[in-house]
This record gives sequence, structure tokens and C-alpha cells, in this order.
Amino acid sequence: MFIRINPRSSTPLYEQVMEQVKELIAKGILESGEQLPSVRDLASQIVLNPNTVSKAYKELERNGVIVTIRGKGTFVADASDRKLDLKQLEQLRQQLQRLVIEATYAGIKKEELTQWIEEEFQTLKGEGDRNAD
Amino acid sequence: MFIRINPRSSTPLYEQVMEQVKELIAKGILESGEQLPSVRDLASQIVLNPNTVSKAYKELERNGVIVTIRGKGTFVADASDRKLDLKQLEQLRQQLQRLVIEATYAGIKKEELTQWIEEEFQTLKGEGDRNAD
Amino acid sequence: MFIRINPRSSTPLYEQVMEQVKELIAKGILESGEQLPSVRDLASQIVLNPNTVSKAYKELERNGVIVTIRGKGTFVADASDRKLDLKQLEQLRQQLQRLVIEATYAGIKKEELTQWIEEEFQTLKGEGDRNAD
Amino acid sequence: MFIRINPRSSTPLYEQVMEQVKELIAKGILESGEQLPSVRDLASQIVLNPNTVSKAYKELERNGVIVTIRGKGTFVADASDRKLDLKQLEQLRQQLQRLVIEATYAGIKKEELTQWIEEEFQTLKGEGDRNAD
DNA sequence: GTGGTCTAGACCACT
DNA sequence: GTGGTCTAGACCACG
Repeated sequence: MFIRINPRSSTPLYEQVMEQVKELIAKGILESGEQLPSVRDLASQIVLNPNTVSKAYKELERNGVIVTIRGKGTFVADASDRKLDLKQLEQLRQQLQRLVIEATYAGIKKEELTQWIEEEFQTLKGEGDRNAD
Repeated sequence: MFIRINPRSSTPLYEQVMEQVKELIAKGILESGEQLPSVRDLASQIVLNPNTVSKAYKELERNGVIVTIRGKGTFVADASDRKLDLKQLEQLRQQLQRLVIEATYAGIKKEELTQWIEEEFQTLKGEGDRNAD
Repeated sequence: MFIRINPRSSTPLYEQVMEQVKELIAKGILESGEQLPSVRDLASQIVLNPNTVSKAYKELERNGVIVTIRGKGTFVADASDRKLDLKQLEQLRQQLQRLVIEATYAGIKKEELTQWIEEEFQTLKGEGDRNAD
Repeated sequence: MFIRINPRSSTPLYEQVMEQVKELIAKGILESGEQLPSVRDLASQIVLNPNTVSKAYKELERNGVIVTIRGKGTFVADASDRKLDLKQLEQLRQQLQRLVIEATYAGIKKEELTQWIEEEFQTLKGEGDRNAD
């Protein structure tokens, strides 16, 4: 797993791990049922304390992104197991509102923003396809 | 100024203030050159520690959103004074990437997301127009 | 023996086996003196490591629920052989206290809870009768 | 707050803290809006590491039992804020099933069990009343 | 002073 | 070997 942590960023290390794992799954580089590196392995790979990685894994499990089986390891959850409640949708919507406001500050037009989204979706899909080859 | 703070949210109080001020400006409810309430006034209005409001104002000034003039007060900055460096653009782009990933997890399609953006821009513009009447 | 294991549950696999064996006995589906499948057989049936099944059997024997006779196999113990010391009673009582507290949090009234117990006892008895036919 | 921890119990320390806080709230000894001791205070009171207490508090917040406000402290949540989803009800029901099975093993009759429940509810209410005096 | 994050290192239960 | 729990002690952001 290619995970890169920026220890100087203000976003917590465990959140950075969460984001990148989610990204790998969204891109299809990690597939359902696939085993993730063990807490200790990943911790030594990215030079983090095992507790920090463990915290990231536990949060991801709570989000239904991964599943951990005691004594065996942690695995990517089935897509069907993912949770999507109303609160999350609202949060997403609120994030988007903030983003739109910031964008207007930066002088970014609606067309430009939708173009960006188009590109991001392409990137996700593209990397997944490359992986599938 | 209509600002509502949620003390139980996990986002810092001063950031909530910043977001809402930015929102009011983006909507055109606060216009360039308009005076903002003093730190004390705003603090007592929304029942917050003046230090917290002060921190929000300072951060907003650092971003070039507002300007404080000694002995006169704080005012909404001219749109031309806003700073938009490359770092901010990158951050915006990264936020959007995260949002797209989260959206795919929530099963939201590209079309739906662009539709949302359309709506958010309409909301901004709409409230601004209403205010301009 | 119809035993279903959920490897993703947080309760240990061996405890799940224990619970289900106890349930089968409580329902009268397994009767005193009846032979249980061998560790190997049960392990292959429910796709578990034999060590895990073995641990469950050992624990059940420690509780006096089953007995293993060297060279013959393991059998359901006589009801008279079951051990019920004071510690277990206290534990039971404590579990019930926790359950009552959780129930009040869930807004469940006393009458509802006693009704539930009524139903659980009926279920136990009912399945036993069906099996006795 | 009178919290007693048993370091030799097999149930995790942080769960013991959770249970006892819930108990105090259920009994009405801690009321809605009331402030809990700080993480450090409680930790030194019951001779635990602050991290352990913090973990308990965070879990309790996730359950909607308490609310923490950054920089101010943690408080008992409003009863209306408590979450009660279907999964929790199912879990409760399953716990009760196990309890009934264990009870039959211990030779406890239905009437006895319902009597116990009656007593537990009385205890909860009783301590609350005593506190209200 | 409050809680949140992180590290280092230890022990335990489960498979 | 796996993850889960716990301690000790440090630093930081928030109010």
C-alpha cells in the first residue's frame, strides 16, 4: 500500500491514514475482501506509532469501510455494508456549501468547479481501470 | 448580523464565526466597505468570549476578508484586496477530491453532485438579490 | 447440530460456539447424555479452526455443561451435574442490572421488559416441545 | 462522583467507567446539563490513566450520553438527545435471550427473574428519589 | 484548565 | 501473528 503521511500537516495523522485508505478503495486499488497490512506493518512502513494506525483502522471500521476479524487481520468491507445515513448526507452537503463559498472567494466560476469535479471523477475511474489491467 | 453558533459542534467556535461572516459576504448581505460590529458587541450578541470573536476577526483579516482600521472599526475588505495564492487553490482542490471520494462512498453520482453545486450557487446568488432589493 | 458463526462479530468465536451449544441444550434439542460431534467434525462443519472448537468444549466442560469421556467422545452433562455457585448468580444479577439500565436509556418500560422475558421463555419451551414431538 | 473500578475484572477499565457513569445518570444522581469531572480529575480520583478515562468519555459521547465542549468540559446530555436505533434494540433483545438461557441453567424460574427486574427498577428509581430530596 | 493527538512500550486474548 | 487495552508522559488547540 502506497500511503504517504505529512507529519507537518495540521490534519491529524490518523485522519490522513483514513483518507488515503478510503482513496485507495474508491480507486479500486484495494478491493472488497482484500486484506489490509497489519497495524504494526503499516505503522512501521509509514513510520507511525501502531496506536495511531490502530485508531485510523477503528474509525474506518466504524464507518463500515473495513472489517476487522480478531486474530486474523483487517479487510476491505463489502460495498453493500457501507452505511449512508441522513446525517452524513447533510454533512456532505454542508461541506459542499463551504467549498462553494470558498470557491467564489477564489474567483472560481460554477463552470470551472463542475469541470474540476468531472476531472476528479475521471481520476478515480482512471486509476481503478489501470489497476484492473 | 445574523450569526448562529453551535457550541456543541466539533468545529472550533472561532471557525464557525469565520465561516458565517464569509457566508454573509459571499451572499452580498455584507458589502465591501460595510462596517462589522465591534468584537465586544458581536461577542455579547452571540454569547461568546470576546477572545474567541477577536481570534475570528484576526484570522479573517489575515485572509484579507476584512480590514480593521485603528480607532474606527473593522470593515469588509474590497474584493480586489482578497488574497488567493496557489496554496489556497491547491487546498480547495484537495478538499474537492475528498468530497468526491466521500460522495462515491455515499453512492452519489457525478450528475447529482454537479446538480448540488448548481443549487448552492443559486442559493448564494438568490440571497444576494433578495438583499439588494 | 445447527450452529451459525459470525466471524465478523466482536464476540470471540469460541464464545459464540459456547452460547449456541448452551442454547441448543436449553431448548431441549440436545438432551442429557446425548453425544456431541467431535471437535474435528464440528470444526469442519462450521469452518473453524479445531483449536477454537476445542477451547469452547473445554470451557463448557469447566462449566459442567458437557462431559468428555476419554476415547468415547463428549456428551451433554446431566442437569444435576451443573454447577451454580454464588459468583455466577451475582454475575447474572449484575448483567441484569446493566440490561435494565440500558433498557431505561432505550426508553423501554418495566412492563415491556417483563413481556420480553415472557416471550423468551415461551420460545425456549416452544422449541423444546417441537423437538420432543 | 463515586466511581469504583475493579482493576482485576476482565471487562476493560474504560467500559467499567462507561457503565458506572450511565448508572449514575440512570439513577438521576447526575442530571442533564450537569458537568462531569474533567478527564484528569476523574483519572486521578480513580487512579487511572487519563487516556483511559478519555476513551470512556469519547465512547459515551458517541452514544449520545454526554456532550463535550472543547475547552470547557464534558456535560450530561439532554435525555432527548439520546440515540435509540433498531440495532441497539436488537442487541438488547439478544442480551436478554442469553440472560434467560443462563438463568434457566441456574435453575431460575420466570417469576423469579421478573421479580429481579422489578427490584432493579425500584433501585434505580429509589436512588434517584433519595438524590432528589 | 479543557479535551485531542501522538509516541513508546508493555501485556493480553484470540486464531 | 492479529488487534485490543493500558500506562506514562508529552505537546497542542481551544476558550
